[in-house]
Amino acid sequence: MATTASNAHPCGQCAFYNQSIWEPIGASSVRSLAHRFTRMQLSEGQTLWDQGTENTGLICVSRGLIALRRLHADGGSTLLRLAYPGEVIGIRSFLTGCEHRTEAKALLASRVCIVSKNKAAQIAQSNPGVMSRIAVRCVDEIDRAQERIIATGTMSNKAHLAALLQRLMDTHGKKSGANYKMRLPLSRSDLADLIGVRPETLSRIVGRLEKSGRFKITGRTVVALGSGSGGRNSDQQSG
Amino acid sequence: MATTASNAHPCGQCAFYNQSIWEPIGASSVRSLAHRFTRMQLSEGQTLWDQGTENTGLICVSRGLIALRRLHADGGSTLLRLAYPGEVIGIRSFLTGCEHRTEAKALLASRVCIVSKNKAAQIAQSNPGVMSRIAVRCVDEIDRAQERIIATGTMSNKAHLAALLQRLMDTHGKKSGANYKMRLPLSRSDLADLIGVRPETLSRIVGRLEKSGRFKITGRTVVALGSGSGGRNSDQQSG
DNA sequence: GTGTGTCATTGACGATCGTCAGAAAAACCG
DNA sequence: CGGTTTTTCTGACGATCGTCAATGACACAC
Repeated sequence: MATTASNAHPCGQCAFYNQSIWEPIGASSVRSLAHRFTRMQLSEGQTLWDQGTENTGLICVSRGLIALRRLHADGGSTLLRLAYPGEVIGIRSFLTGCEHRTEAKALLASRVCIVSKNKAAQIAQSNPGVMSRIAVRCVDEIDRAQERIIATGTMSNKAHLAALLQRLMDTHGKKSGANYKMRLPLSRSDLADLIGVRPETLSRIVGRLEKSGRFKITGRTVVALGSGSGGRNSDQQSG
Repeated sequence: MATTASNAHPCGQCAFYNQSIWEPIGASSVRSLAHRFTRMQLSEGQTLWDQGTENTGLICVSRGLIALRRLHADGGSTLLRLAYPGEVIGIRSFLTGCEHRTEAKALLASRVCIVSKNKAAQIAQSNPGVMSRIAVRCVDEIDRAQERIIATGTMSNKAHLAALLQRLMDTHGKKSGANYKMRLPLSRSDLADLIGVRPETLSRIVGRLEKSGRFKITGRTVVALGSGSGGRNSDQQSG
């Protein structure tokens, strides 16, 4: 599949090559792209960028999980997005030229691939295919945000939490006998953020959810009890 | 300012020309763009497109106000966006090629300018400047959605409603003595949607808000009482 | 082991919300 | 104008939430 020749596409070895925003670049750009292509390892909890700093380029998550949080003046914060491998972050500040409006932190040990701002701009502004893929990534984020808005207004908090845990389980869960099991990559506070309630309330919702029988939650360990099919979904609608 | 020559930019007469996504097109494309450029009048309540239908092109709101709603399987709906003059709608389905995931309806008598799907695609795919502007419009929508998510989780519903009314007043309000006055373009049900509560609850929040003294609300008439400065903002944070 | 700090849970209480049902007001139509 | 429909408001009640405060669980350093 992937070659290691010096003129090979730097994303060629990436599992997400087909969806890469850089996939459409012409052969002439490959070498220069490869030249400004940086990989970076992040340990759990490490900050990728701080809110208010300048954009340094377009960043593709290669491994792990990145959290984008908006910090408020009153000291609080809101978890706005979880970026999984294959997703591109920093598009907002890249396209607008403004500072980062979020903070980016690794929730798990992660690896990211960075294309410097200038090089990315040079390529994107001369290649509509690349720019188009960037725009599609924006649309993906619009979809995520709108689904979240709809979920908040439509579902009960308990159902919303169940849907969230199921989505996380689909991504992070491992089969464990008849059940699925995962280690939550999120603190209670982050979970509360995603549902839109206070941490104390989340704790109570967790309790209620456990009593309904679909999940067993102890600390950061969550088990989805497979009653019949294996716990795909039952009372939520997600995208 | 604007010329009526046949090779003039069709958006040249538009008040939003400078921000138009078509502004970067080269002279060669101007004529063909003008050729597929359609204006359309919408009366209050008229539907621009239905959820689930095919995208017909990129649509710029020229006058009035368009509401984008997501209709749910259970018969309910969620008001996702208010599109004001200068804004472009239909980007999502245009870029992805999927069906419309929302319904578009005029809340006020409106006028929209439509560039057909094929022509828009032809131009955007050969002009990174145009594609870049489309992407920036997507970023704008991401910002709006995220601000809404943050507002929902951060403010009380009463403060949220106050912020919403103030934003609407900034756009629709007319000076009336020492106060500002407007006719709400939204039903109570739509207001409730935007805040994330049921209509009955909204009615009570309106009552509480009136008692706090900043607004006087009767039917669809809202008056912002200018105590001192003229009622710009006082207890909310918006984008 | 003990102390320390962070994170998570629990309890209590008042405020707010969702729901159901009915009344009132407004808009619509002939 | 009267009759009809739609929208909005009000009341009552149980469920849920936010807040404050205290407790419990856990990791880590010494």
